[in-house]
Amino acid sequence: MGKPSVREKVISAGLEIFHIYGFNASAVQDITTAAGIPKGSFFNHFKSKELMALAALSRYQEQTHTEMLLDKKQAPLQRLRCHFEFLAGRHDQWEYERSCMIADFGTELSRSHPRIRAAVRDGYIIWSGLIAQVLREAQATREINSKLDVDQIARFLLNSWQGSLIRMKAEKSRTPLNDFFTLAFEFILN
Amino acid sequence: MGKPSVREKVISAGLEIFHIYGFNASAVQDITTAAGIPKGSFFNHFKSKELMALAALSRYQEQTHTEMLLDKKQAPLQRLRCHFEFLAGRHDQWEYERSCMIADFGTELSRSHPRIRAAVRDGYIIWSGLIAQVLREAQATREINSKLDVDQIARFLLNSWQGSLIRMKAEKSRTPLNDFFTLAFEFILN
Amino acid sequence: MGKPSVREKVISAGLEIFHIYGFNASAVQDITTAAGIPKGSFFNHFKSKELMALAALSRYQEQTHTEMLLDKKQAPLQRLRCHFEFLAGRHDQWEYERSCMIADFGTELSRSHPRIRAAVRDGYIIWSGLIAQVLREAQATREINSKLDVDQIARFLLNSWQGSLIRMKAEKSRTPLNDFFTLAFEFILN
Amino acid sequence: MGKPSVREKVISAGLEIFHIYGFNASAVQDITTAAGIPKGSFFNHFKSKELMALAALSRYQEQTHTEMLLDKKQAPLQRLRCHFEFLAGRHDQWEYERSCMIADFGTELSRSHPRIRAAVRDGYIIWSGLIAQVLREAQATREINSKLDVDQIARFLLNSWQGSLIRMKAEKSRTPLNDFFTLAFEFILN
DNA sequence: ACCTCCGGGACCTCCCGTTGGT
DNA sequence: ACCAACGGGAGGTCCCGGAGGT
Repeated sequence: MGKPSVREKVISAGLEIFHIYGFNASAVQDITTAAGIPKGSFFNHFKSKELMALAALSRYQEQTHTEMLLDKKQAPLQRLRCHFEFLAGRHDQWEYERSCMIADFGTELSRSHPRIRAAVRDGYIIWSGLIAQVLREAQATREINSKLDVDQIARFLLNSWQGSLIRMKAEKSRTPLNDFFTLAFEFILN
Repeated sequence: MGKPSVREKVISAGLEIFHIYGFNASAVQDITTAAGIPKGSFFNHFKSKELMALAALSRYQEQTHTEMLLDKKQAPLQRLRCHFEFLAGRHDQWEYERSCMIADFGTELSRSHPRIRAAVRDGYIIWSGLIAQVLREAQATREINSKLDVDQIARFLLNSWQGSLIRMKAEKSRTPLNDFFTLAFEFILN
Repeated sequence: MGKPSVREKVISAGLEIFHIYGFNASAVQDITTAAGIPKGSFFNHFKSKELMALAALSRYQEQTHTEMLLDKKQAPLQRLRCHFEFLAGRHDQWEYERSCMIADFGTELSRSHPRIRAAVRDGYIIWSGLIAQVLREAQATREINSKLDVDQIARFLLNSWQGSLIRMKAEKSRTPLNDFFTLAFEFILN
Repeated sequence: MGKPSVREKVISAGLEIFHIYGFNASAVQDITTAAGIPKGSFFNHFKSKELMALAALSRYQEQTHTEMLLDKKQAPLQRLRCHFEFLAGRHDQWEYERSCMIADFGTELSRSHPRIRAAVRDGYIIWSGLIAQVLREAQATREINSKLDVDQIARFLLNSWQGSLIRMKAEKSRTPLNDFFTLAFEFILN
């Protein structure tokens, strides 16, 4: 409780390492070294590297703070913008060297690790579901046109965001994020 | 010319293997086995796995047939649609198990392999440049509004496409592609 | 303590193998086979072949028993003679098939392995320093002329010894050793 | 004749490469690259790397210019001094980064390559034979004591020289050479 | 005579996961 | 629960030498 448990240290170091270098390029040893624990301890807490990656992915999703999408204190579209700006802020800090870990894992591991693929898919569904919900509320408040297919738009927005992050990482430049903010919001507002 | 050179076999097997499993998850031996050549021959033709990946990426880009974007025989927007439909057709064949190799490499290797990062970046620039060019022609023919910032839109379209492919791969479903066709083209037509 | 640790087995097998075949001609596998351990274990104990060679060199130096040079129970020059005769005895056992590992490593690795070069240099300095010390004591006891530059002579003696060992190895004959004993001691006694 | 034959280029490049890096650390490719010829040509001229090393060693010995030891125009001991000073001059140019290739090959290859061992042994015999001859002449001219065993002294001198070169290389310093000149000549002059 | 391409074996290094002792 | 030591199976790379066409 008080002391950061070994398990905790592994997850947070692993999250970082995986996010930066990817799953296959990261050795268990790299993670335990970063966590400051002996390598042997790793497998006391996680049956395998894959299961540990799942835990890290889960932690990553918590840190996405999607709950702010449902915060009724702000107008729906404002929430949406805040959400993406919150995320963009993290990428600023990371100096555009990391894309979204969900997409990273999806790209790298969909074929080989079914459980990770499932987690990625669920992540997509939940996340775009929340965005769709926000858009529905925006229809209710007439911020956007009520004829739109909000589920489809939510998926499209999220996909565009993810794609923008990958280009951002390759170019080490904020431009793709700016493109997203300019065009994605213009798009949903017609 | 006549005989499929070893080099050729390596590139085409490597392209396939890398595209399916990713760079780090593919062993040189997997590639040489698929190519039906002894492992030792690999390094007669490529100084390293990385350089071979660069060649495969290059080959992949050729197979994207972006030249069709400049084919004056069709109206600009029609060309754009054809282009993405051509690509979508390949993903149909691949049963939605592969995303775009440019984005794959960007995601997995941007941090660790500067030369690949550069190739990915160049790929993005060239590709979105071509799309921008098509859009410019579409402005000239009044297919789309002449006030739009075509460079920005081109980047955004491409990013959305890439993002859609990743989700497609994770879900093993065509839905993200359909979303893209519905919304992206609606978007540029206002 | 009780069980001969794997590390210990590696060092002693490696010392032997390196001494006989040289660094570059010895494969890690040769060493692990000789040590009777699986190859994978090698790198649990040594980060690299080079670092393991450094450990072996260190062990080799211990086995040179230079401490006998300082054993006050014998007259200085007697100590010197005993020291070289002790060494010569080992070469007899080795059937003149091995020269001095310090010189071997110096010859083969000075250019390519700075850390080994440094260890070799330090080995030379320490060893000839001890010899110089003995000579100084021999000056005090008037066994040898007090005007001599003992540091220089010590270096020269050691170099001659090393050179003799190399020729001995090439000829697989004790002659160079005998030459050394006859002439080197005659030399310091004038 | 006119054009430096391929064989010639290989020998001179190989001599250099072997001398610097040693036999096992030098790849055939390194040599052909340095020689500016395609690798395939190597084996047209030499059956194996070992045989080529033998040729290089032979060339090295020619460049030692031992014939100057027999040049009657100078007094015997003067010839000896000139000879070693000629050699020392080359080591100055090489910045003390190379020892004697004969000793190098003896150290590294005596155990594994019988033909090279034989060549090394012959080299030693011939060379010390020449030195003995000079010393004999020095006895005739009464430059040195006629009771000395010139064969033994010649071997000892050569061994000391070789040992000095190895230390010189490890220390990258001329000191061992200076030690040799001071003490070896003092020694033979009593 | 030349030289491109080829081949297969080995080399150093790494890595995931286990085991056994504390 | 912890963790040092271990294990064996690749992983990427290199390298000597040969085959076959020019």
